[in-house]
Parts: sequence; C-alpha cells; structure tokens
Amino acid sequence: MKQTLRPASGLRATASARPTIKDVAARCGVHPSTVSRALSPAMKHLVATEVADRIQAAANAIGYRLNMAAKGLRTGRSGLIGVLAPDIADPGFPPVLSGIADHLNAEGYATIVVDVGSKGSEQDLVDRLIARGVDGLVLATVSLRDDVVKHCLDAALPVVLVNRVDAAGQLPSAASDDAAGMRLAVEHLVALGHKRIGHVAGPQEISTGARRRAGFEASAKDAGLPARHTPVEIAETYTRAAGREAALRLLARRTRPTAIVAANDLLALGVYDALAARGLACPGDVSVVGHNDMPFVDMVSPPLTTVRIAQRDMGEAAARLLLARIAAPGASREHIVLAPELIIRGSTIAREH
Amino acid sequence: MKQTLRPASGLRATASARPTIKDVAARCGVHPSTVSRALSPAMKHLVATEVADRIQAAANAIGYRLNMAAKGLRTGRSGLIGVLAPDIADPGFPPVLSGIADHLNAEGYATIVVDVGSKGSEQDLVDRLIARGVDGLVLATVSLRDDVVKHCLDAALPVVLVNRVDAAGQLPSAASDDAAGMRLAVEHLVALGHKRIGHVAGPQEISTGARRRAGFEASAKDAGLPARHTPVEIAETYTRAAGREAALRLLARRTRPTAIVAANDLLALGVYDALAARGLACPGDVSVVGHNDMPFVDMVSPPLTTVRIAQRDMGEAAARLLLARIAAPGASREHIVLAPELIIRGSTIAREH
DNA sequence: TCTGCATATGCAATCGATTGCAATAACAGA
DNA sequence: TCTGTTATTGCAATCGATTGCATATGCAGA
Repeated sequence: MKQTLRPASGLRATASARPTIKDVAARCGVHPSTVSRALSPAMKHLVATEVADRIQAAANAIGYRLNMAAKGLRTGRSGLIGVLAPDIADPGFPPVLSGIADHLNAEGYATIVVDVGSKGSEQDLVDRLIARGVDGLVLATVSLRDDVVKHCLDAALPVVLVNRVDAAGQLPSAASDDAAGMRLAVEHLVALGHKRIGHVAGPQEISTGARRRAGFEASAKDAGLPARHTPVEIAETYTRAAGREAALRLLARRTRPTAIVAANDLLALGVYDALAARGLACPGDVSVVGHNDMPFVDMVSPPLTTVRIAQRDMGEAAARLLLARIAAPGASREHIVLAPELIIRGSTIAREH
Repeated sequence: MKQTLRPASGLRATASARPTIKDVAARCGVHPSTVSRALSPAMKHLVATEVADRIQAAANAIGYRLNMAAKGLRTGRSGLIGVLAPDIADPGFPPVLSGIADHLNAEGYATIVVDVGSKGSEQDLVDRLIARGVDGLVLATVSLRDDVVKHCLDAALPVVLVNRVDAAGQLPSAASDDAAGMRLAVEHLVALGHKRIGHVAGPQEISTGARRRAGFEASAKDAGLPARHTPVEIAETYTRAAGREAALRLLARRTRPTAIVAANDLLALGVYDALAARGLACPGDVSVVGHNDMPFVDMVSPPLTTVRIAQRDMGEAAARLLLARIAAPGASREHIVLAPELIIRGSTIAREH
C-alpha cells in the first residue's frame, strides 16, 4: 500500500490506457478512417461487409469505446444537454427530469442537470454549460430573468422551457394548462356549494404563479362569484412556510373563505399548517385544493384534493421540442400545452348551506 | 497588430461561430499558446503581466469561452462525473444528489446523473459514461451486482458508493450507520414499553436492507427480547406496496407485534396501509418507526417517527472521497459513516401494560 | 485491350486547447 | 565585448475521431 505509487508523471504504457480507433485499426490492418466508418451507422455502407465485421469484432475484443470528446470536437456537437432546475429537491421536479432524460438518452444524449439555487449566478452557470459545449438547454428555472434568455439567444443555443413560459412567448415550451387546472379546482368547489373561495397564489414573477392566479380569477368570475368573495393572497415563494403565511392572511379577512385553492401542493400544505394554527378543521371548516399532485400528498391528513399535471409527459415533450430545435434551429416556436386532471381526495367537502 | 488580418479563410465571420483561442491570439497579435498560458491560472506566471492583462481583456471583449471538449481531449480529463441513481424520483435521493453536485461544482466538475431503472443495462450505461470520458463515478444503485463494480475496476475508473457499501468493502463509501439507526429505533420502542417488535426489512441484496435487518436483530437481542417476539418479514422492493404486504404478514402472526420498525419510510407508509386494511390504529394499536426521514413524512397521519439520516452530508462526503480517489488513484479505501438521529413524532406511543 | 464507373480504402487536414522544447531577447557579470 | 542566465514567446506535436478528396481495384461494356 505504501509502495512508490506515483507513476503518474508523464505517460504510462500500462494496459489501463483506453483503446482508440488506431488500436482497432492496427489490429485489423486497416486505416483508422476505415474503422471510423465501419463503426458509424451512417457511414458503414462505405466499407465492405467482411471488413466491417472484422472491425466490429476487433473493437469488441479489445473493448474499444468511442471517445465522445474527440468526436464532439470534430463534429461540433457534444451530445450533451444542459438542464437548469430551480431546485432538484422540489418533489415536483424529478418526474419532469425523468421524462426529459429518458427521451434524450434514447437519442444518445446525456443530460447535465444544474441546480440553480445552490450556487452562483444563473448567467455563469449557463456559461459553464456552454463551455462544455452543450447542444441545447432546457430551462425549468424559477425566475425567467430576461437576461438569461437573452444570453442563450445570443449564444445561438437551442433552448426550450419546461413547466414555464416566457412573457413574450419567444421560446418553445412544454407546460401544463394552468388556467384549465384552476378551472377544474374552482368548478369542483363551486359544485360542492362553496361561495367564498380564496386563492393562495404563487410568486407572480413565475409564470405558473401568474397564470394560475389569472386562471383562478377568470374561473371565479365565470362562476358568478364576486371578487370580494374570492380573495387572493400571494406567497412570495413556493414553500410551505410562505403558504402558511399567505393562508393566515386569507383567514384573517372579515369574511373567511370556506375553501382555499393553492397554487401548488407545497403551498397547500402550508394552508394546512395555517388552519391547524387557527384551530380550524380541514375539510370541516375549510376545504383545500392543491396543484401538481406531488408524491405522497395522498398520505397527508386529510388526503389532498389536487390538480394533477402531466409532469413526465411535460419533460418528454420538452425533450422532443429541443431535439427538433437542434435539428432545425429556425423551427417555429411551438408551445405544447398538457391537460391537467382533478384528483379528488379528502380535503374538499360539500358545503351544507 | 499586423497587416495580415486574414479574413477567416473559408469561414464566414458570422457572429454565431464561437470564438476560439486563435481569435483571441489574432486580436492580441500573439501566438495561441501564449493565450492558453495567460488564461490558465497554473501557467499564467509564464507570461508577462502586461500581455496577460491584454489577453484577458481581449478574451472578455469577444466573449471567449474555453472549449472543454478540446481541453479534455488534450489533457485526458473531462471534468465530468457520472452518478448512477436507482431512481431519481425516490424522494430520498435528491438531497444526496444535491450534496454531491454542489461539492463537485465548486471544484469545477459537472455531473451527469443517470437513472438506472429507466433504460438498458447498468453495464451499458456505465459504458456510455466511460465513452463520455467521465473522470469518476458515484454509484447509488440499488443492487450492487458484482459485475458492474468489476467493470468499473477493470476500466480503472475511480468509483465511490453512496448510501451503500459493497459486500467486500472494496470500494470507498459514504453511508449512514444503519445498525446505529436501528438501535435508536428499537431502544426508543423498548423505552416506551414495547416487548413485541416486528421488522419490515428491505431487500436483502441491498446493503441497507441487509444491514438494517442485522442491526434490528442485534439491538433486539441486546434489549433482551427473544427472537420469537421480534419477527422479521422481508419486502422485496423499497415500495409502499411491498411494505404493505410484508406488514400484513407480520400482523397475521399468532402474537401480533405492538410495534413495527420499517427499513425505510416508504415501507413504513406501506405499514400504515396494512394497519388501515386490518382496522388497526396507529399508534393506538401498533406503533411504527420509519427510516430516512424523507420529505413530508411529518405531514402524514400520524406524523411518522423515523430515523433521520444525513443525506446531504452523505453526498458531500462521497464527492470528497471521489475527488481524493481521482487525485490519488491508489488511495486507501475509506468508509465514511454518518451518524443517524431519531426523530420522534406521532406514530410511536407508550405501551401501557 | 481500353475506357468508364462504382466500390472500397488510404491520406491528410481538421476540430480547439495544451505543453515540451526551441528560439529570442534582455540583462548581468567579467 | 563575450558569455551565461533568465524571462518570454513561438513552434509544432498531440489528444481521438471525422470526412473531403485521391487512389486503387474490380468489373462491365465497347
């Protein structure tokens, strides 16, 4: 264990060196370029079948593996896709990521996921991804600050948004139909006889926050509920604590709502906290609806009625969009909208009245 | 500043082309190698300060960004780390990942996370990562099949395990002290007066499953509980459904346990399901203890008493170990063990007796 | 036998950055 | 003035794979 274990300086001729295309060529008595062709599906037709088979066999024999860095350098495409996430730990994100990654993997791409919250400026993170030569970017970041989007456009980098849209609608996106989701929630409550429905809105600089709020207001209006009976309080972040605070403000109003629609499940859990703090029962005193159907909200007490969004499909759609963009950079910006679904559980109950 | 401002030979001077080291060199009237040195902290001392500053300025001016693929090709190090995860959607994983990624990012590495469950053989996934030239691998995979580990060792690839250990203890690892965690759980229940404690064990081919079970049995024995009063049922997978089945078997025994320790929180939720199915109350009839303290188990009903493990620290430790391995491939294999902590909530209650 | 064309393979440049070595300049000491 | 250092910078090879072009071979048709 304490031998002179430092052969590191300079080269090493041990067997540990990874075989290259040259090794395969030497073993087959052909030129490296022939090996390259034989091993590339697209160019394989240029080399004699017999030779191609021999090369393939030799490659397998010595365990040859393509060096993506070299290939990428030559071809200018890395096969890498960057994903900017607001917070990996957000339970809503993994399904999206999984959808993205699966689709991209199948096409030979690898994904680099970067958690924005943790470190440095978004700008800088994007630059680092560019340095790595990513072929495209999926943005799921919380706050779509213009400069980041602009930065990507400047770099002529294919970009798509997932679970978000940008204000100008410049970029292709895959997202849930926020307005439709809120409509499901509101109409469900109205059908249950609720007439005073509050909304704990998410951050308004995030598209989901703004759009869900707009959806709530539109649906409430369409249901004939006056604005004074459909109060809105904004949570500054998508966290349980912020949801609690906003809900407390809602409950402190003169005419207390009999139901609360939260902009997402985390906020809804915060609403639970607020109700507990005020000694109110859910759904007995106040019904609650969440949004996203994140894992385990069926286990909380009471099980949360929520709007399920198609997270995995969303990721997959985003991946598809991105690949299309990469193939044809000028392609029209498409906005894929996924239909949400209402999952009724125990947190909503009819209002006898 | 010479006259030969060669108009980019064949290429068009569109803004879309990423500037290279050559462009910077041309702009400064120096050789590309000088630019390389000026821009590399380690080699900067070789170039005159005045020139270095000029180069730096020019690089900023035209927005030069290092091409990692090219650098990696030349230096043989990609700055990429692969992370093999059993399932990104497992709520226990993100904190670990976050710990890994943060630490590695700070050192200039990027991480490629691969979800094993979704696609293809683990073997193949590892090969793809190797093709990408990863400098090291973090394995958090469910089943440590020997061949994968061997495969990595064959490739002379630095590898560390996280939240797992391999049977032979060959590889460095960062994991929670499973035995200590079970001891906390058992002693807590014993202190509450429980005398018949069951265990819903995890898959035995996974280190956490086997070690937690061993820890349970050792602690039970030390507490003076006879084996017939401390039955064990194995769940084949770490899922809620499997936990339910195992718990049902436990409850069907002649002498029903008054408390159940589950090998993880997901299984514990399955235990809740089983209790509900049998019309038993928790904690009234049966107390339940989980393991991992995954997000939101404090929100379920009743809030779950569980063993919290230091997931983020675990990820960070794994990253540290890996970097050490990369720096000194022969380094001794270290096993970092993190202390767990018991979080007492509402699912455990004293046994009056 | 010669021409023509297709097929199969070799050759060499190239992608962008790094680095050992060589070359030059600047300067000190004698 | 000559020699020996040292500080800078240029040169060119290199990493591994790809690809346009040139070459060689084979075969068919005239």
